[in-house]
Amino acid sequence: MTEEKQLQCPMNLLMGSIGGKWKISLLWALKETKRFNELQKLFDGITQTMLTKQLRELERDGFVHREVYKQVPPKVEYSLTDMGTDFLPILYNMNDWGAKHFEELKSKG
Amino acid sequence: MTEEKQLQCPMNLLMGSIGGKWKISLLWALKETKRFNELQKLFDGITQTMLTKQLRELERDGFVHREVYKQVPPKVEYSLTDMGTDFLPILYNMNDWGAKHFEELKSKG
DNA sequence: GATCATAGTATCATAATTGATACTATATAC
DNA sequence: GTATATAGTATCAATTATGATACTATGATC
Repeated sequence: MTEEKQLQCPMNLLMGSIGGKWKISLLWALKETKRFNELQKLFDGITQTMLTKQLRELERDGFVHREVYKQVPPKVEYSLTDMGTDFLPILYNMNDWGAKHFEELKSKG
Repeated sequence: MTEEKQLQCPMNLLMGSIGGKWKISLLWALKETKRFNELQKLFDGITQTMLTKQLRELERDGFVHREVYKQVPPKVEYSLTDMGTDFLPILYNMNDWGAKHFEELKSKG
């Protein structure tokens, strides 16, 4: 769609921020603050490169806060910003929805 | 993530179905039944090929119903299935959320 | 001074998505 | 009999997204 249409539609704007392959699942995982390491273990199909990229994008888009501790070895914690936290209820709804239609989804996809 | 982890998590299962670039916006557009043609005009950055593909996947995954009318020129209508309709409230929430955070989203992304 | 742990970055390769273009089918209107 | 409209399909190219692998930095520990 055109730049203009995209800007005018809240849904498309939102999708521009959280439309990536891992984004929604990442936000979901970050309902509790997590270290880079923990996320990597949780998403064991994601590479470091991808994880870093997705997290940085979510940070840039204002959903995720990145807290670097001056330690060695490094410690970096990821958590939801206010805006990200405000999105949580929708994620809960989605999770509930997924649970409700679990069998149906499994049989098709 | 592994096949198993994916299957066990409702969120990831759901994302597998509606995680594509256009899927959520398409479902949103289909809150009212639409013809192929109308969708194409609405998403004026999508090619026929892509639109067909995404619609077929949504159909396969049980979100969208495809009704073919035996006419010439052809007429095909797309609408939400019961499952798709059940997902609508979440889409409304997302749209509201997007409207609420419109400026914030625009300034970042 | 070698090793470990963490959170990366850099580079290149591969896979997936998207796009461009041309083509098909056919009842109806001209 | 030619053009038109709709909803596609087929084929190939270009662009993005994703992945694999190797590498970096450094204080603490052995």
